[in-house]
Amino acid sequence: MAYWLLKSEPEEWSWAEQVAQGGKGAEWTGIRNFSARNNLRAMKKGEQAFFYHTGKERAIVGIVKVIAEAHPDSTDTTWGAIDVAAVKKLPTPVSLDQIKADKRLKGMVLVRLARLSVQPLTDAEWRIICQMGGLGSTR
DNA sequence: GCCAACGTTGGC
DNA sequence: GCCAACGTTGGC
Repeated sequence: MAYWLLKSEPEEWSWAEQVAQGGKGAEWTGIRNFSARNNLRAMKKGEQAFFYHTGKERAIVGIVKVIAEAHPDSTDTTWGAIDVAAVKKLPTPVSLDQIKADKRLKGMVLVRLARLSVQPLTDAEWRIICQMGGLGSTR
C-alpha cells in the first residue's frame, strides 16, 4: 500500500470542491509531466494521498483516496487521470514551513522536487504528517 | 512580480 | 545521444 501527495492550485481545484463531490469523487486531471504521469499510473484503487494546496496556502489540507485507477484524461486524452474522493480533512493543516522545519521530513519529495505534482511518500512520512495534522496514529 | 529550479524540446 | 535554449512551476 503506497502513499501519495497530490498538488493543486486552490483556484483551479480546491479541497472544498473535492469535498463537495462526496464519495463518488472527481477526476484528477491536468497532469502534463512525465514523472507525474508515471506516479499516477502506479496509484492503485484504495490507496490514499494527501491533498496539498499550492500558491498562497502551501499546506496539506486533507486526505483523498483513489477510487479509479489511471485512465485517459477527459480534458486531454493523450494524458492520464485518476479519480479520487475526499476521505477526511486534517484537523490542523500541515504547512510547507512545518514540513521544511522537520528534520525527519528533509528527504520528502515535496521539499526536494517542489514542482512535481504527483509524488510518492514513504510510510514514515505519511505517519509523521498525519500526526502533525492532528490525526494521532491514524494512517 | 521575480527568479531559481527543473522538465522538455530540438538542433547537431 | 548530448546539451543549449526555452517554457513552466511555484516559493519567496
